[in-house]
Amino acid sequence: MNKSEKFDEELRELARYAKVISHPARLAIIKYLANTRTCISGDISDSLPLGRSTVSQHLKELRDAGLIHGEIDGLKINYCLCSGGIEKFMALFSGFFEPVKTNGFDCEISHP
Amino acid sequence: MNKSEKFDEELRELARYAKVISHPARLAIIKYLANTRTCISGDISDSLPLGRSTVSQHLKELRDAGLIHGEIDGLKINYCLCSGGIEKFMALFSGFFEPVKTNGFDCEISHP
DNA sequence: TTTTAATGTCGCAAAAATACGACATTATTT
DNA sequence: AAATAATGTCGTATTTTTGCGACATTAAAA
Repeated sequence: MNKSEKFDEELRELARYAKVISHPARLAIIKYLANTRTCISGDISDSLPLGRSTVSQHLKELRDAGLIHGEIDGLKINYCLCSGGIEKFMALFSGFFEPVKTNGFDCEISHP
Repeated sequence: MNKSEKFDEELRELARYAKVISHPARLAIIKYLANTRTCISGDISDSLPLGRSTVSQHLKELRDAGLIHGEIDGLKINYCLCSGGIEKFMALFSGFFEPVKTNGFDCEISHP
């Protein structure tokens, strides 16, 4: 029932990135890493209202998207943001929306 | 089981916008409207690999997010992009990621 | 006024995402 | 070598998303 293969790769790629940041927990992780520069996984789940294994899964999604990276340090893992992945995402986002923005209209009210 | 109320409103709002654009069909609709400036719902579903009622639901999500607007014109509905909504989203996005970008590291390879 | 046309909405089925406990893995410590 | 500690992974229940056909609504046409 998944018809998303029918769409352009450009759209699918941007949609994939968007999905990654479409959960507040993953945004919170990104924000946390931006503030602490680098940290371990345990630290992160302590600061979130979620269980450790759940946070671990969110970390995996961020990793798979190339937005973060985990460096093994003994028993712990130091996570950090990947500027490359983030810049790619931002470029993709801007590349799509900058042209779009100029074609909008004024329409605050009314929802048919 | 939904714990997303536990997160900051800033994160939840950005996550909501991200979710709206996290499907290629909705991105395709945005792109289509940006190209044609204004058009009717039928035109849109003709150019997508989805049924009409499905497209109608995607349109509703874009409307609810304030990204598009539909003006009733007799039996048809002219859809257009709302620059306001799009700019708000872009501002939110940049406001979150611009600061984040400067705190990233170089990490292309390796996924623990 | 009946018919036709263009959309929206509802209800359901299938799929995907989310959350978490239990277990697996790996590296220190003792 | 055994115990401990930090993390990842699996199984699974719950929720959310997706897609579509059937029906509802509204406006133009005949």
